[in-house]
Amino acid sequence: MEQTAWKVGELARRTGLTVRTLHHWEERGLIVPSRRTAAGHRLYDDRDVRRVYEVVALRELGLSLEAIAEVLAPDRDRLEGILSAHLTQVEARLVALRDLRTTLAALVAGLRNSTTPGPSDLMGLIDEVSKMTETFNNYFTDEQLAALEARRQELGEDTIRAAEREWPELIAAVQAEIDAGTDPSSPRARALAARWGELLESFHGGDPGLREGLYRMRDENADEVLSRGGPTDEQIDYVRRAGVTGV
Amino acid sequence: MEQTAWKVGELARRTGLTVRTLHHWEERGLIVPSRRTAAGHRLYDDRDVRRVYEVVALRELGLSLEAIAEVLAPDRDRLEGILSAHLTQVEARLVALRDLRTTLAALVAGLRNSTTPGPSDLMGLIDEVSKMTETFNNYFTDEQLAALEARRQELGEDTIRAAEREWPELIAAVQAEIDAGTDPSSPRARALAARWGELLESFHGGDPGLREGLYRMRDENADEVLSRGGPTDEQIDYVRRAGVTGV
DNA sequence: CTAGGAACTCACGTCGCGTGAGGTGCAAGC
DNA sequence: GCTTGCACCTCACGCGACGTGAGTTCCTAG
Repeated sequence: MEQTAWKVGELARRTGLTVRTLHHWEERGLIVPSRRTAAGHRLYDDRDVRRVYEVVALRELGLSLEAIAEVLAPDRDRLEGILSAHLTQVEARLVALRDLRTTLAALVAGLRNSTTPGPSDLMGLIDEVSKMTETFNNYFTDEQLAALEARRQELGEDTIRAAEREWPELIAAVQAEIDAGTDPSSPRARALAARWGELLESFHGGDPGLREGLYRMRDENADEVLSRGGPTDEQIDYVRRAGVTGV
Repeated sequence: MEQTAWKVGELARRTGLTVRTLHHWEERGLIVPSRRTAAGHRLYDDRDVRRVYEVVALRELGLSLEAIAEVLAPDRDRLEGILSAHLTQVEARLVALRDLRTTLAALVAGLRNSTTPGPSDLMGLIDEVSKMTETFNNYFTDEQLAALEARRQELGEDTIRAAEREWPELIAAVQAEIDAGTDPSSPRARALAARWGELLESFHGGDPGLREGLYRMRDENADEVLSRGGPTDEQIDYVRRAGVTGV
């Protein structure tokens, strides 16, 4: 009449855990089997099994074993407090990780198509990129950054990288027309200006706030932008005269 | 003529690290001071100091000491590879953490204004919430979820929580009017419908995609929604007849 | 010559287990 | 009864990046 007793191996298989994990949880006082055989083999009854599943669920929420022990203690009222404390901590980590991702992505991109050949002074590069992303963040609200995030996800990494690779070419082409004295209203100049506008559009997606922030950033950090291979005032002016829409 | 030699304590103060950390980095082969005094005290010269700053910078990127050692090795070409590998890993963690945050937030919200009084079966609650957020994710594209994210950040947590608390009241009020036989075109009914529309609007922000996804989700999971305190078909119909804009 | 601050070298603790090592329990086949 | 083989048992070390003593020696100022 009682099938309700499992040994560790069975329990481990049924729960997808390892025997060692169950031992460890017992050491920490989380799951202590209610009985043992004469030989000392652990016997788990169905209450124990339920508890195991609870621990699994809580562990998937990222709680520490200590916190889980606290939650599973007889006074379950602590659940909400612990969870919301954990949530705040997770959110902090999330923010930090997001910033880190941005910095790393900029660094990798900077290394990949770096104008400077070899980063012999890697500290300088890192500093530079960090400062740049910091500056960048200053020109957009959190909301706009989230929108940018969404756009990036939508476009896909490859598209973005392709655009980043295209900019230097486009800038060089514009400079070539300037040097050649081509009239800004010529078809060639207009084509370049059109492409220029498209690339910008692929960044801000038509959002006026983003577009304006981008312009402000360029205007107020012209030197920085220039040293990173950005366009000169002359180039921008040329494109503006060649283009139709505001650039 | 040479001030260019620091002992650990000085270096630690100047870099904001601890002495123990510098010792540890030495054990791992990262920063081995180029000289020692006769008594065995470490002496760091300026090349060592530069290296320390490099390690600091790389550590801030979240690299392991092992990876840093690899990056700092004579062949610096590995930098890009290591960083981009790290980036992929960071991105994976970011995705996981985002999901976790969503689940946790839903759980905490569910506990805070839970219709069910005490979660005696916390596993059931967790399962339920996990399943719900999973379902939720099925009705929106990644892009839409990012947009939702942006909106939430914009509104602020308090506003959202207030809205969540308001829904049950509003639904109850609507039901009261139905029970009382109030005409849907009456001012009272219209006022409720207007508020209803506002709360919905605060969710989807006017985005047609979000609005449509929300409706689809409700239609296809009516039972689920109902059991979580959502509105009945009758209530929705009443509000639709009372309101002017599509609800 | 002494005080005390700074330096030194072990070495254990953290967190959640993985991974042996070395020994016992138990059912089946000989 | 004896072996085989598997499941179980209890230590105990290892990971990563240090924190935190503990016990000892060096150095400088009074």
